[in-house]
Amino acid sequence: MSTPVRKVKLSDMVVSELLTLIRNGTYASGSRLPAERELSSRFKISRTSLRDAFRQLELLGYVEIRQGDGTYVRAPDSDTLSRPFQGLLAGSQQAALDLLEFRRMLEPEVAALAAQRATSKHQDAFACALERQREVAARGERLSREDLAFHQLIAQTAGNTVTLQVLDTLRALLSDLRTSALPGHFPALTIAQHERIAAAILARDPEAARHAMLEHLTAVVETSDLKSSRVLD
Amino acid sequence: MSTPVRKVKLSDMVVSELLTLIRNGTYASGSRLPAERELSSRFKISRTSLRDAFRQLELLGYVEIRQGDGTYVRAPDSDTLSRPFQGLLAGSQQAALDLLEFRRMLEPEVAALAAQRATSKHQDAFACALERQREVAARGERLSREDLAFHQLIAQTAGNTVTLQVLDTLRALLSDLRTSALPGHFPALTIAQHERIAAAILARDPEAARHAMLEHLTAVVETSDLKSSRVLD
DNA sequence: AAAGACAATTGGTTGGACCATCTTACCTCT
DNA sequence: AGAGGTAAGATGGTCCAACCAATTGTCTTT
Repeated sequence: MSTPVRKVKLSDMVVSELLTLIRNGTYASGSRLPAERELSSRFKISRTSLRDAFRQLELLGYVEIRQGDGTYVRAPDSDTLSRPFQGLLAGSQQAALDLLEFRRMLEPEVAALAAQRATSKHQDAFACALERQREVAARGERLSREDLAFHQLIAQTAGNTVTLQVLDTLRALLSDLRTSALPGHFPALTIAQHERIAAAILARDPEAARHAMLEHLTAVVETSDLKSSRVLD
Repeated sequence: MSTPVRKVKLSDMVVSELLTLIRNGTYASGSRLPAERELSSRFKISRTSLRDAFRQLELLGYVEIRQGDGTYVRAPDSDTLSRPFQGLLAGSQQAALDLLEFRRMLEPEVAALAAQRATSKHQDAFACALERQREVAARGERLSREDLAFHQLIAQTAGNTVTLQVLDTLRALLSDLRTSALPGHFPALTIAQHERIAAAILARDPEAARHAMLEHLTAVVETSDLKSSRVLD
């Protein structure tokens, strides 16, 4: 036999079966899957095995199970994807520092790439993002959300899905470590740096974008209160 | 209420319970967990729920379940961690290209960092790694494994666990996409480039290390047979 | 028409039974 | 005594039927 004996659990087969159906649009995102009792009989398996499959899909972020209601299809988000990594980094101060250092390595390159690929249609998006930041800062609120959106916008402009995914995942990890994205301490400074980054990207000047981003991230680390943050309970 | 109602599944509680026991060493890596029937009665839950918890731990890579044998504790590896991402990149030629581009962004920075942090004790490791590559090349074999080990060594030298983890995970994804790491086409060239990278790192010259790595990765992409690779069946 | 009680639907949990696989110890044959 | 095969036990995999818990929609009551 070419297959040395593929012993696959029943629920595993159902998982890939359902994944196929989800991907090809039979079960679109947001729609409700048939009830467990019905699907299990339709697949000719026990409800136990069907439930096991559902549980796996939930862990992978493809469905959301709501007791008394039903099971709904959804797209995996960064929080879900980062979950398996949480264990590895749990409770390590060093891990938090490594995460920040990682951003300092990667994001300048992403900014440079974004500068290479920015088009006129990105102009509005950046202007809009910056405007929102100014508004929030004017109201005296923290601009954590806006900061996040800004960095995401850069990753999107770079047009590399892997980069986007990795950064999103790591951002989810950072907030899980309760060190927070930490911007907002000096909103005026943050926004000024963002403006310089955006200008460099829109001017299609990779080198300037890289440099501006590196400077920005270095400032973020230095003004952070990482040392006083509690990582473990 | 700050907590709108924390409805947690039974198996979820058991999962975190078991994770704690695994982490604090009660169940060391490699050891066998008690049988499902025993553990379930010890936790005062049904075997079904206990099995559900086991299944989750397996998906997270913390245990390996062997029918007729038992459930064994192990450490999550890169293959396991990359699994949730496979779905997102599945069947996309663009994803493979993005992956390679991502490496080209990140690894030069990692090499530069490694150059900053290399110590004399790394000298032997690099010499050894290069030696193995020469041996394998001399036998006319592909040096995929040695290439992988070399890049891992650099990430280790950089001393950033996040970087190491991310690169390992992405490498697992790359091989899943069947595009292979693709080195070995011109082993002599590859090894020469590796030698230059290693020399720059050991000489603690970040700029040279960054440049050498970038050149290396660019060459890898250009000599690859990515265009002819089949990503989907 | 609004508020509350009720019934149906759906996921969550349980206990027990049986199947599939692996390990181990024992037994037989040489 | 050793090698090989065989049977018993242990352990995970699947199934079923029942019941619990939460949600939703409807129906009655006011």
